[in-house]
Amino acid sequence: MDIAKEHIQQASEGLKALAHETRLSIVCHLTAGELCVGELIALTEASQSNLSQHLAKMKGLGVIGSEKRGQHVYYRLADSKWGDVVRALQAMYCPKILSQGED
Amino acid sequence: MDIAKEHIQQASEGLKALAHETRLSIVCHLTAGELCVGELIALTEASQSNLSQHLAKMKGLGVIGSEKRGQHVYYRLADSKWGDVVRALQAMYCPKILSQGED
DNA sequence: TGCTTATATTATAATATACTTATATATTTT
DNA sequence: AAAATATATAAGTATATTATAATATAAGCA
Repeated sequence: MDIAKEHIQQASEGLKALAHETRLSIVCHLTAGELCVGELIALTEASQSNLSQHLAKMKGLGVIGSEKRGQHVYYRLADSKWGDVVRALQAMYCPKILSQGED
Repeated sequence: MDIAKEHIQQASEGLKALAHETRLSIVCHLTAGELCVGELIALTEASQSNLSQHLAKMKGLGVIGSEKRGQHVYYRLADSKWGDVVRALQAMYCPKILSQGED
């Protein structure tokens, strides 16, 4: 697998965005579509401040983007390709019950 | 994307293994097949000690495995599915020159 | 056996990350 | 305008990660 040094650097930065339980959880939820901060707080059970910091970090690393609408700020994946990364992880870490017709 | 809390935890641990320039580089190289430590040192330009520690960390996180043959220790991906993760990253971070017949 | 090569381990210092608490800002409602 | 809600930012502390240097182990060879 041949990835240039520069790309390795960028990709490893991006991975740091996902390499945290709370942040990976956020990204997983966002693969289904955008969510506002309040919803993410409820889903992840993190404190408001802590969650906000995680969101800021991921936004800074270019993994997610946000849009303010009225009182709420909605976050979404910056690139749907992150969904592919999540799916590849699922394939490894989420064992499927292999019975008839599953999947 | 629905991943159970337990799986999120495992996957985020696994991601930590890749979320470092040197380690991601190692994993990328290993997608092509096994390599011994000396080869990886040359490829990554890390110090012997530093590389050994990164390898130990990834082995501990279950991302790679090793086998000693004679004087050398050969490392390989513990699961080829990591190749899929790397490919998903490539799709995001490695821009392809979009000319005729590429890829 | 002693020397060399390959790799691992340990200790430590430097740096980065995460969480908490407190405070600030913006929007909506009354 | 004041109060309430949603979100962000800052500061401080605790913890984790990384790199370096030094040392250890193990295999092969003279």
